[in-house]
Amino acid sequence: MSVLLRSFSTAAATAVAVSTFSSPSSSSALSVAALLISCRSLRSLEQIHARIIRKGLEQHPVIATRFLSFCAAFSAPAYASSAFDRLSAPNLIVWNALLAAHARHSPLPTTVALFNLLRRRCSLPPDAFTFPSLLSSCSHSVALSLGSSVHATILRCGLEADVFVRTALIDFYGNSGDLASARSLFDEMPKRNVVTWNAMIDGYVKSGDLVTARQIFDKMPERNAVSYTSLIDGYAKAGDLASARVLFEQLPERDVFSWSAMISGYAQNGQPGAALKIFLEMYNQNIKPDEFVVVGLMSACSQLGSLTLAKWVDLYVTRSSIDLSKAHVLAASIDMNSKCGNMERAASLFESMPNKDLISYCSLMQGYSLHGAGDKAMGLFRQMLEEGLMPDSITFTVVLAACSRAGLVEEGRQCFDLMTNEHLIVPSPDHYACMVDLLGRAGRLTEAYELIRSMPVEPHAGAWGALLGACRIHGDISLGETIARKLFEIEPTNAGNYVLLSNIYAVADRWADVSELRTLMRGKGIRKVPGFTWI
DNA sequence: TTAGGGTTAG
Repeated sequence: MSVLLRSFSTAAATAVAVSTFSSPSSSSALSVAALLISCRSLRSLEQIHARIIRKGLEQHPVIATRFLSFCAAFSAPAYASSAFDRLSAPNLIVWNALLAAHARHSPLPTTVALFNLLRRRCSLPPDAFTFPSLLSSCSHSVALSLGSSVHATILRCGLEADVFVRTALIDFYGNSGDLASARSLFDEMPKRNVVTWNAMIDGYVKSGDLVTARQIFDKMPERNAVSYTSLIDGYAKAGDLASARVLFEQLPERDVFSWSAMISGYAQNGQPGAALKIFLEMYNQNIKPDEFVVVGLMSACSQLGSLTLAKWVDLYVTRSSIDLSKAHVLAASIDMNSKCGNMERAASLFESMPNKDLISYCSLMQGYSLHGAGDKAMGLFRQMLEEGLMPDSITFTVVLAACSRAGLVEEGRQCFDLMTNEHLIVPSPDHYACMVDLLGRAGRLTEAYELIRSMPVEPHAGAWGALLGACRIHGDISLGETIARKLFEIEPTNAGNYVLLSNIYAVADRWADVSELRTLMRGKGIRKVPGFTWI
């Protein structure tokens, strides 16, 4: 009885608050509502907010709701909350709008706390509009047990049949790897919309089951750009650029997501030229790039190593509306400028970072190392350690390579010790190859040979190749012959090894051996590949 | 029974 009375009085209070809200004039409410629809930036939303307050429309439920959904659109959940807190009697619709703003932009615990507050404070129970945003937040955070309990609540509320709720559930289970649950929810749906199908496709793509994802795609009654892009992305990430390309060509209306899926797909699979071609096609169609397109483009450019192209990309990005200060854009830009030899630009971008991370340090160190400034690379490495960053295996590969290129034998040794003894990183074949190269270049051929023979892991051709190169520099014919024989076994068709040994013989005036080696190469059908460079 | 709120892709 008392519960009934309490809920009645809350509901009554809400009803009174809403019904007694008398807008100063309905025409001013309408004009503000129209203003909101045309709002394009957070700045103009703030101006409209000021007008809402001036006209006494702050408590208007419809205006408030629309205002909150624009806060969501401009990623301003705190702004949404501050406006919501001033509402005297928010109804369920307004609560739902606030929850949506937080679900999209706040951490999951904030969203969950808000949902609990809604249940306590709102006179009405949550409805089919409440759960999709809550579930979407669980899905993005991969909060498995929480999402399952939300599912239980949905069942208790009798809302599982709603298409939006069910689609959000399919997305949640699909994204959490529970494809069986997602699929049974999908199969038992009387009505689906295109988003439902897309959520199912994406679940299979994320789980790596491209065959089933494709079956769902083929069965869809109608597709949109999202349907294509999910699958294109899946194919591209799996390295199947041919299938990705076919779908991309079939896509009737490409949006920036689909362009970026192709560009970064090619870039990540070591096809920078193809990535660049797709980008140019996009550029010629006057499509505005976003940060993902630009990161893909920069990655392609750094693989090509062209300074001219890097300068063009840099200018292009500066002139676009892309936020260069975003971490992944900045990292890609530092990497591109480093690899293409624009060290001044790379360094100034690096300096502009408030929180420098491992990746950016490594990019810049690698740049200095590649362009003959090993000492600068080592200075950066020391600075990195002083800042308290923990170097990982890749960092040491970069550092050891820098030492070896610059002939910093002692520093290299110290770094190798630091890596193994203090950071307890097990040296990889790459690390060993760097050390062999370092010792070999310094003329310590025996030490290098001992190191390669004492390796607990199988040395790769790179390590042997580095040593063979060192034998050529220091004219060690007998060790050179031993190493070369080893290399002829590992990579019998690599012309470079034959050429190196032939050079060793030539320097020692052993022309008979040179000629014998050439005969051997001809016999095996090996031809020297002409010099090749992208630059 | 005005209006206003929800799901999918890096």
